[in-house]
Amino acid sequence: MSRTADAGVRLALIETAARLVAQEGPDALTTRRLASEVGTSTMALYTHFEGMDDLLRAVRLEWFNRLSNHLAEVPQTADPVADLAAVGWAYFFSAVENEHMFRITVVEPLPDPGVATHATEAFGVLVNSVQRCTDEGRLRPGDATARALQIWMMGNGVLVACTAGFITVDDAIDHFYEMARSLLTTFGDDPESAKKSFARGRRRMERQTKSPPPGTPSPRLGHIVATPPA
Amino acid sequence: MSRTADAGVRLALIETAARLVAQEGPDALTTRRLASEVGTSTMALYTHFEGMDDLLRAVRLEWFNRLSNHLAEVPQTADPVADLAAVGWAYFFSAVENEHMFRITVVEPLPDPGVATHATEAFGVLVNSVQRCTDEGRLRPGDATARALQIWMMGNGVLVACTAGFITVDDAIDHFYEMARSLLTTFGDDPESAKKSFARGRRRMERQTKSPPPGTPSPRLGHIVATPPA
DNA sequence: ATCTTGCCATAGCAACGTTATATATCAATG
DNA sequence: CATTGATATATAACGTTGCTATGGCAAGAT
Repeated sequence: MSRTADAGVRLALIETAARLVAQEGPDALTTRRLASEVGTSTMALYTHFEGMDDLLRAVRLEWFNRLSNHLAEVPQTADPVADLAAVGWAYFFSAVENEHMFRITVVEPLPDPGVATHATEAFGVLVNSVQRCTDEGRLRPGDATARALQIWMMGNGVLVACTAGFITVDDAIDHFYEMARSLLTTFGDDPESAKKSFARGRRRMERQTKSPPPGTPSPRLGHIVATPPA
Repeated sequence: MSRTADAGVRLALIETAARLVAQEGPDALTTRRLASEVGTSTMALYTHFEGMDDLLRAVRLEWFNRLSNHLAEVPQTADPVADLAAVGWAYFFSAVENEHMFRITVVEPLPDPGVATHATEAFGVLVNSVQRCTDEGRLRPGDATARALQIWMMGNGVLVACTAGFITVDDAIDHFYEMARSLLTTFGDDPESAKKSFARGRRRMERQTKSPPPGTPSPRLGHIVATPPA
């Protein structure tokens, strides 16, 4: 009928599905709702994808791409630990502000053989940031991938507790801060230096994202999702 | 028709629902399947509960009770850090062996005003274990609840990565081990003492659970669920 | 000009959670 | 003992879900 986008129904499906999941949660993503929003029929889903799960996989993949870009935008300075902290905060807040996306990508992903490559791309930003800390002498030599993995899992634990409602966002920020410093110290950084660098990275993060005073009651949705797809 | 249990249809519903979720995942818990297994009609759900979500809340509550008992069974020795490690391992393996229960209780719980009291009971075991470490001089003075919370979130982060398929169970065990030691060291324990105590607690855990060689490919389900309800 | 191919709308199916209605069972009461 | 009231259950149905079968339409190829 309306034929909203002659070329790119597939992209419209991914984009609309991502928006529905991000803004209203996974339950809002139904075949008929999706078709209605895109301006087509439910059949479009099955001509362009194998089904709802397949579409969700595409949404997750798209989200990993945006996350990679988002994390890669964090600038590198002379303080690699502050940079690492900034990457950590960028990840943390993107998860808080898009908790539904966080859940379908990290917490309860569908089985997907091809996810490793795209998740690795975003994860690689973190690994590189850790590697820089080692290269520049802040951390004692060690496996950057394993260290990045531990940082990532630690942050996810805090994020799960936060998004599941066990702790507030403010408490999550504090614990994330302390636990990350604990790990960095274990990796060899001087406790005081880690403290200063983490405070630096946190300040940078707060300065960059215009106005997220840590007391935001409800997370702002669509922060990253609002950016146009590649 | 069959009238399997004259008194206790409500308990049968909880038990059967718990079994279905634990053994086959949340998708296996449907009204008709549940009614079929219990030997009644779908109406039983709505006479004894307000609906499926309400039943799931009861299942989660029952699970918290069993988890409390399970953790409280960990014996206390002269080494409080080894005891804490043993509690951590008990929690870790109960989550791995009953990952569906872990998810509906910790990762994606339903909104429930009364959950705090029952979750707190299980969480209290961990807090007390941390408090003992402080009381006996292994950790510097500090908030035991906050420290227990950090240990809990850290473990959940590893468990989520494990149950979501990002890392293997064996890797999860190693990372859990290292990250917990990192936190304990930050809390003031001597790194070498922490290492020894954690090895001790881990050995105790492996000795107690008859035969879970860390290379178990598929988690053994129904470990805790198999215990009869109180 | 006909055939083929790909995309989409309509309609429908099985299964889901939930509800309405009617029947059965049992305690209490006259 | 008979009757009433309440509770629990079985049957059937409703609205919605993901998904599929079918038919038609438009464009490219021969």
